Amino acid sequence: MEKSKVRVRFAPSPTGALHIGGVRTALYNYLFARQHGGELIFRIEDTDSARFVPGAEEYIIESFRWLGIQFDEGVSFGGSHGPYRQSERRHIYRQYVDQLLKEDKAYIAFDTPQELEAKRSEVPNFQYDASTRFQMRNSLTMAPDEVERLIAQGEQYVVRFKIEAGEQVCVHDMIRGEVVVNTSVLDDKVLFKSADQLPTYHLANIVDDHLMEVTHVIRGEEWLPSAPLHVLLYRALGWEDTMPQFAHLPLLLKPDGKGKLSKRDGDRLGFPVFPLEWHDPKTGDVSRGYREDGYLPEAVINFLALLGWNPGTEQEILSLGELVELFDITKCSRAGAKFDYVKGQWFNHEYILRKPDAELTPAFQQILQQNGIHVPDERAQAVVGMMKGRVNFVHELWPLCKFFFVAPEVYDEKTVKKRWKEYSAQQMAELMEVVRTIDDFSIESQEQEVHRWIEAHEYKMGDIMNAWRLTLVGEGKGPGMFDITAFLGKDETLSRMERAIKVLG
RNA sequence: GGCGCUUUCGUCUAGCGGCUAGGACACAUGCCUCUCACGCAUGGAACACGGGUUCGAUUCCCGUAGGCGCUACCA
Repeated sequence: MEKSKVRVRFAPSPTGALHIGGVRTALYNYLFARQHGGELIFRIEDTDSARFVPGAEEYIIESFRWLGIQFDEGVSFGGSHGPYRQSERRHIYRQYVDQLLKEDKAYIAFDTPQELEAKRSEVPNFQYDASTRFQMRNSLTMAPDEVERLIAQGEQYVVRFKIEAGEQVCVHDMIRGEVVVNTSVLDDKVLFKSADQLPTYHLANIVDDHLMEVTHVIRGEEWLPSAPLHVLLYRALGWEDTMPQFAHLPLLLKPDGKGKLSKRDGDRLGFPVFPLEWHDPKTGDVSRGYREDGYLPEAVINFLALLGWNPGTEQEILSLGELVELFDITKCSRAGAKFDYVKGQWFNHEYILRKPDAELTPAFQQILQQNGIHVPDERAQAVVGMMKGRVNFVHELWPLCKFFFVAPEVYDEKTVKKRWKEYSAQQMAELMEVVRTIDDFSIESQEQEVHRWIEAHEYKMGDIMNAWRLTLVGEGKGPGMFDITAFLGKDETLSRMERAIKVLG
């Protein structure tokens, strides 16, 4: 049997920023497409004109650009199956709506939202389905000429999918196996609204996936309950033989408490839920983004990939290329995963460790400049090299590294108490003389000279080093002493020591 | 309420009938050391419960309970 080329799609609604769960769905689609030599489509599902948010589409595209997830066709990427924006495909959907109507697989309903709401409040668990549709105002209960008259009058209507009761529908899911649902629990879903002349998600989705020759639908678990409906639609349209395979991914849950991950959780717990910073045009709210928070895109990808899937080995640091090779959609977890953002921070730490210092330097330079520090790249890079191992984010370097660029003004009280002995001033004064005589100010040479002096006077290494550190840093932290002095240079070292002796006595 | 999905350390997970139930994050301790980190080592920590099937169940089946989702003229 000839296998058709794998084609998958990521199809968000432009209703706001891209949620991190959506990013993971897109990532899994990307991995699946790449490992099968297939194609990834970017489609915009904007069939709900009321919820459209300007800028959302651009935001989503920019997010994937930053993350390094590349699409092969779709909105802004071109391709031969366009247009890729559903609002531009009205004319296409209309013909399939008419086809279903003509074949008696769908019907026209005039019930207003108010009427439906009234019905729902008066009848408990009301459902518009095979058992109730004959009590409603639709083309099944009204005379054909009456229907035509109402339409001609401009009465608003919807087209509903006619689902007959009592049939078992089987959905094969690549992750969950067979899922069987009885059509009796399904309602006659609205497929099309006359008000905006647009289909609803369900119809648009099936028509587009068919026309765009999508072979695998990989989406969030929230779609699982409507998957049987989708199967029925493929059948009704006569496309069952080319129906795509389904895979429903587990959801991302709140790190604490209950329910699915929301934007509020990020605000509350202090982590981003959006890839990029998002400025809501309606509320004016600004939400933080992974990019702006200092995450490396590779770290975000790696973290997300392992939330719901793993290679079955003990390797956790995986490049995009390795993920493409190892990913297996059938090995995804089935239960929702609490969003462990602390582990996300650890991934960033690991990627900072592995990243060449030179590539981290621009970000650090930016932080330095925000703090009024202007130094050549070599200086900034030297500090990055010394200190990057101790942070999760580049911006965390500043408080740890400030002393490299700004002499301490105050000396940490606790450290002074512990490290500045009554004889420290005297020793530091002597050390200044030693430092003055060192011509080669390299780490090795200084170390040699200072150690020789310490040994000659039988001083305690700890006494000297800790007091010295206090004079240069202002507290008892930081990298090796000679790394610090070599960076500061002889003049700055001496001047800091002199001031400390004066202040601390 | 109805329907569906789901259930291994605090968290993410490995396991696909017989294991001292493995790894990672987080936490604790120790080592390293001129300090603080990093790093390294060690430790505590889990099969939701009840029935079956089987010589044997974390693993297969059925219940129960918990969790999650859907239940719109939203996606």
